Amino acid sequence: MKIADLEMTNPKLTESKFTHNRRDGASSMDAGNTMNENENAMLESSSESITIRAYGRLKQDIISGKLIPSQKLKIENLRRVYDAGSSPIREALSLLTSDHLVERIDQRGFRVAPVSEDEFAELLKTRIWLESIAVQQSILLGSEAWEEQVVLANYRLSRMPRFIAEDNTVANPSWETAHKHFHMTLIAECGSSIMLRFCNQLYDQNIRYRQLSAKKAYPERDIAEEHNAICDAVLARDSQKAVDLLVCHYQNTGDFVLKQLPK
Amino acid sequence: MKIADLEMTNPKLTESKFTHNRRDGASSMDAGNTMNENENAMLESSSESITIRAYGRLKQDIISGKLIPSQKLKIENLRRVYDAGSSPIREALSLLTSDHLVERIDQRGFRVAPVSEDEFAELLKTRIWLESIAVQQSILLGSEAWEEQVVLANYRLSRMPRFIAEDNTVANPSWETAHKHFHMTLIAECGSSIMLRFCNQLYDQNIRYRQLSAKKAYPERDIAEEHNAICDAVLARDSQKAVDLLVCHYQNTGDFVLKQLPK
DNA sequence: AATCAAAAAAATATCTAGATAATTGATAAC
DNA sequence: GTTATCAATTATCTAGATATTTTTTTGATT
Repeated sequence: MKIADLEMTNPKLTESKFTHNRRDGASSMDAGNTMNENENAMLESSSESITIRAYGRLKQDIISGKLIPSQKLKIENLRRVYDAGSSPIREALSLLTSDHLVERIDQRGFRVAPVSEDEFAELLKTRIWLESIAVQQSILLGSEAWEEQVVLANYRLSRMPRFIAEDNTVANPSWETAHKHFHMTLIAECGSSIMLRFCNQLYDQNIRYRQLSAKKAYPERDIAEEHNAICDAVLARDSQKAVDLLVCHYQNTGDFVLKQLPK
Repeated sequence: MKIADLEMTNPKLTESKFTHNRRDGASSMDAGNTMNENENAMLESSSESITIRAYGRLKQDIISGKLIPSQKLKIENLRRVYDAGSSPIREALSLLTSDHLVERIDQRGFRVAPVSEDEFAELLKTRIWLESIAVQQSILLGSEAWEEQVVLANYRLSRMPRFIAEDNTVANPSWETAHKHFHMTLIAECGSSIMLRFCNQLYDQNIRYRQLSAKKAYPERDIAEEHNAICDAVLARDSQKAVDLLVCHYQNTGDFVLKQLPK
């Protein structure tokens, strides 16, 4: 058979039906989502494949730290836990490989991506490089509608309690979602969806580190105030200031996480 | 079963046995490789899984343009062409998703990632952003050994004929490999393997566009001279000049490819 | 006849269960 | 100790079953 014969029907696909790497109907901002199975089922009924269901659950469990870094992911066990056959499980793990949350070693299976201080340092550094460019570009190119989205994202974040428990030990998942949304909005109009993909991926990897670092004793910094300052600089289209504040924001959080990281 | 039970043996994995997302024993610089099955078999014997074999071949066929952008990839046909069952094929396609060479739509299968002028423009822009930072960092941090690697990579590239045929119509695959190696070496010591991963991915995506653009009428520019100039600036640790030359190099090639892209 | 919607049929993607192959760990021989 | 061999575990693969999407057919309506 010739390669040209691979596609024997439908030589033209309607462009509107496809977008890049959709894994399900949801947006890529789903990492911090709080929907449980039932809510999901109500929204999507049975339309989601087992692979995607497993993908979503595994991703959550890795980011949240339920699955320990470097832990071997044995297909047989995953099958039982996530209630699926081995093909969907393998496929879900293969997809998670793109997010660098799972590592695949040929003939030797999968494991949760390991963590290290070095990698965290790289992560932080790289995020700062990329988001600095992206926020500068957004400030340069962003529309008025974008400005409004920034304001809105910041407002919604500010109304969200950071913790659920009184003693600041249990993070609020909705805050996580809103926080990610705020930061992604800041760079949303940088003009490169590729860049946004990278930043999104780095953000998720970063959350995992945050979750892994001590669950207690969160920083005393007034994070809401930092967000307000960034927001103001962005709205004033003060590129330099925005970058400085953003870098500082990330550096502070990063230093804190690094200190708390189980050695 | 509890999640903690997932890993019941091997609580500690020897770190040396794992590195991030290895898909096979080869380096990630394999995109332009010219090894055929037999050569590969000689090097690796039968140790490569069917999945990885299919992954490598599919990747080559997509980058080289044999598989047309937006083409639907039907499992049944791929099974016949690449001589494998559906599970390995699906897994290979899922892995290719990370490289953004294949697109997955839940319940609707896979297709070759589409191309567009817009995406190419984004690709070029993003590469320039990322590689500019990376080369600056390399110049800042690079060791003497790195300088030597740059010299060597440039030398090897310079000795390589760009085309196989006399009429400049057939690109030399070894040149492609050496070219990629040169550009990756320039940024190799930027201090972030994450950044290198991104650049590597963008480079591969970019090659595909180059392959897709008209096979004939390659630019008249003296590309070897451009490489020499970049090399010199890097060795002189002249960050600004190196970036300028690199950006110019990419921009020129990009403009050419864009013009040739089948509309 | 042309248009549309519903239903049926075909094609295709996805999944399961069990077979095969590779790796790992234990044991034995040196 | 070190290497070779065997057993157990686990990853990978195949073949066919099931579910979903896509295409075709049918039939009613204008």
